[in-house]
Amino acid sequence: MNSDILPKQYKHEDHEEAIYAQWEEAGAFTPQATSTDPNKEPFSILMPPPNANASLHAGHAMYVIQDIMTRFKRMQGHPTVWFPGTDHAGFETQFVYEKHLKKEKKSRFQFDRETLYENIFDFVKQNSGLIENQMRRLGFSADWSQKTFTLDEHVIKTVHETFSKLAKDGLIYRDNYLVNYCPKCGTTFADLEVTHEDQTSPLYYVRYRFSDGEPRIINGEEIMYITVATVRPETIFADAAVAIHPEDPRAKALHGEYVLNPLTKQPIPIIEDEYVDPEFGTGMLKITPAHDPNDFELGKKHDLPLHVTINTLGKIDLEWHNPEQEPAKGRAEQLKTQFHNQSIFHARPAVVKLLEAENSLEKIDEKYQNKVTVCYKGKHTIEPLPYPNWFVNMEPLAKLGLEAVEQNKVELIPSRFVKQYQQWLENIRDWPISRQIVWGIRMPVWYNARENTNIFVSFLDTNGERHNLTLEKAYEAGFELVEIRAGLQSLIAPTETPFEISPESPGDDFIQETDTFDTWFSSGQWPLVVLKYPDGENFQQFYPTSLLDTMWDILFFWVARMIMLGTYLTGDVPFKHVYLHSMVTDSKGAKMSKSKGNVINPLDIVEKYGADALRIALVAGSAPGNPIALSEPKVKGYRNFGNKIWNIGRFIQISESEHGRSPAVSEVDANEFSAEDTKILNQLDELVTSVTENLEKFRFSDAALGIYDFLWNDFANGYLENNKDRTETDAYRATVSHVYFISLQLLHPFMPFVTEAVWQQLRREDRLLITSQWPE
RNA sequence: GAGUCUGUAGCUCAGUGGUAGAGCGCUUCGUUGACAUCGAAGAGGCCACAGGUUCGAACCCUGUCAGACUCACCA
Repeated sequence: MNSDILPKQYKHEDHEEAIYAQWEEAGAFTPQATSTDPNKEPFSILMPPPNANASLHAGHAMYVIQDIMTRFKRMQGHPTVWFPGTDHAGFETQFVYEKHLKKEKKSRFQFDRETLYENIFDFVKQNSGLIENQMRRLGFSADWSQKTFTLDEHVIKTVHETFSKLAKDGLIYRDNYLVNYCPKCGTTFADLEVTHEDQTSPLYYVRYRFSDGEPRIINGEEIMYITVATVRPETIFADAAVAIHPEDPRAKALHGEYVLNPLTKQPIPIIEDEYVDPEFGTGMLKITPAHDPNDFELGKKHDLPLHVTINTLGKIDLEWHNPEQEPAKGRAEQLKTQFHNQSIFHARPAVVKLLEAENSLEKIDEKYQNKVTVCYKGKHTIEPLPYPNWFVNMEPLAKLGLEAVEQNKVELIPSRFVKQYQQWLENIRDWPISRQIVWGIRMPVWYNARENTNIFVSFLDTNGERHNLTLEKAYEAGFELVEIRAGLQSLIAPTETPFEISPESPGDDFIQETDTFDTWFSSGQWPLVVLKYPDGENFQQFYPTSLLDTMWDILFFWVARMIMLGTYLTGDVPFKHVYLHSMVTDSKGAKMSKSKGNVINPLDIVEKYGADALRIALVAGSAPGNPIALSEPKVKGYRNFGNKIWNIGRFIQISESEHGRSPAVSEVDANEFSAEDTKILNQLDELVTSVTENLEKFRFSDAALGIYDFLWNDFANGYLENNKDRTETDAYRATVSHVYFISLQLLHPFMPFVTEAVWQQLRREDRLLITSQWPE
């Protein structure tokens, strides 16, 4: 069919697109492509779903691991599928969308939640499909006819059912627990989503005077006050006590005493607790249960009141709801005028100024080193504050997760991650699964809006005006429930509010929770939603899946949760092996980041050197769990390798054009083979064995380098060069042809395009290389 | 504070107790027919350091130094 001799160079841009189209037309990516033997074990991989509105980055290029395994298993004749999909990426996407809104001088508060949701959906749709096409360019043989998006109807249904089951099993609870709240992002974060950053902050030494104004004698000295060190003087409004270590020599003299809160001038008790480090600061610790996680625990233990004085907007809130806690009349007015509704960033210097003016500030240590908690996304300072949130009790789930790995039902590769995994699960805290954003799966929870009028709502009325108030006040102001629901932005129901779990409204008087599920709650069910648990055919055939490949940074976020939720729901682990692939770095081993300006776009590399070169460059010389440096010289080297493959083909083609088609090895008398023929054929057999074994054991680098070394050194530079005087013998021609075509098959998972291109140019059979039978 | 990983050629890194490896780079030579995106030859290593186990250690154990990471976190 092709009598022309191949050009001297392999030009990837002339082949890749056409070959990919050929594969798709042939249905090569479906599980029916090669499965002639129904007894062969199904093989499946779930693609970690990229963000639906994302563009391909170097990390996605590492999914080549998945494509290699998929192609390998497909050629071995297993019913094979690589399931693709995309994630709505709740907070991430809303964050991007809000930046987009900001450019248009708009804010999310101008929209009711339904409209905002629709707008984000449209925004995401504009970019959807982009990453899929980019993955095609890398040659990924995923079954695109079976895509899942985490907001598909059946996904939402499954997520609802999982939540409902967890609730039935008593694993869901609401709590006013102190959460990591980011006032800038407007939502709660899980512990995993915040980090601690070093910083130098002033440490303020603040005087708390005795409530009766009388001096006390401590260690023979008359004192009028005690001194407490703090980096957050603006939280003094919410102080509920001062604590001292019980063994502290001063403790006895201070037992049962009260001091005045230096801001509110209200008396607060001095309590004793071993939590306090007598060596630190002044040995006295102010207790602010509403705004510090440790103090929250101490507050519970000592039954201290919870004063919330920082609100969800990051502003000082000096409405005292409990009259008993309200400061003296004049003082309350003064503080309100000065601080109410002030941003906490401005409040701090203002509070310091007031303390100074009232002689309550002893000194400032300007060089104090501490750590501040920030959100992972914008690095905004996190405000710990009480906020009604939904939690999953992780204890029973963590147990399932630990068992799965400890009993080797799930193998982590490399195994050193087992320790990290265990450490995390053994110390796990309950999982807050609710987020105060609209872009996500809304919780199927309903409150009776007639009976629970203390629910706080934010909504736009029919004129587009925004209201923040309780339902009770809203009804009083003449708003109908219908109008509130239509314009609803968010609601906060007190933790004790009764609720019903249902996908649909239980009645006219009900209002739905506005919180959405944490993205990881839905993606944590990825194996179930992709395979359509519990009744889907794919679930029956492919669960548990064979391999999960992802980067180690989401081992806790995603992998652990899939193992836990999968096992919890089905009784079986969702996958048998977890391969934690390399992080792709720049050529110097530095993490790629926009701010460093060292980001390499994999598509630029594909453009320049071809997908094959990029693919094998990412795999050869890399080890799981270790970084892999992506350098242009390396890719160029493998581009040259592709050209070498091409030219071996060209060499065979030229030879065949002179001497006719090469015979098969079986067609040649065994006696005609020279020692060198036999040697290279034996080496090939060994290569087949070692590549197969390496792939079975996920040793991708060894497999790739083995083929590379054999083809270039043993075969091309050795055998072919040394036997150029025998080009007319059948034994030689049969050997060359045999070695070459088997090698192409071995190399195909790594470099699918060039191998398929020469395979089709030289073979006189219709079968595509992608669906040819793996050599044994 | 607890834990993990890494340290091998100039660079980037594989390495599975048995003679130290690859790619790139470097030096010298070679273009008439598969390929210059090529070929031939070569230089370059106390495998971080110090002990130990072993017939034998880059590999296993202990410690030290250096770098990276994970988790937790005290005002």
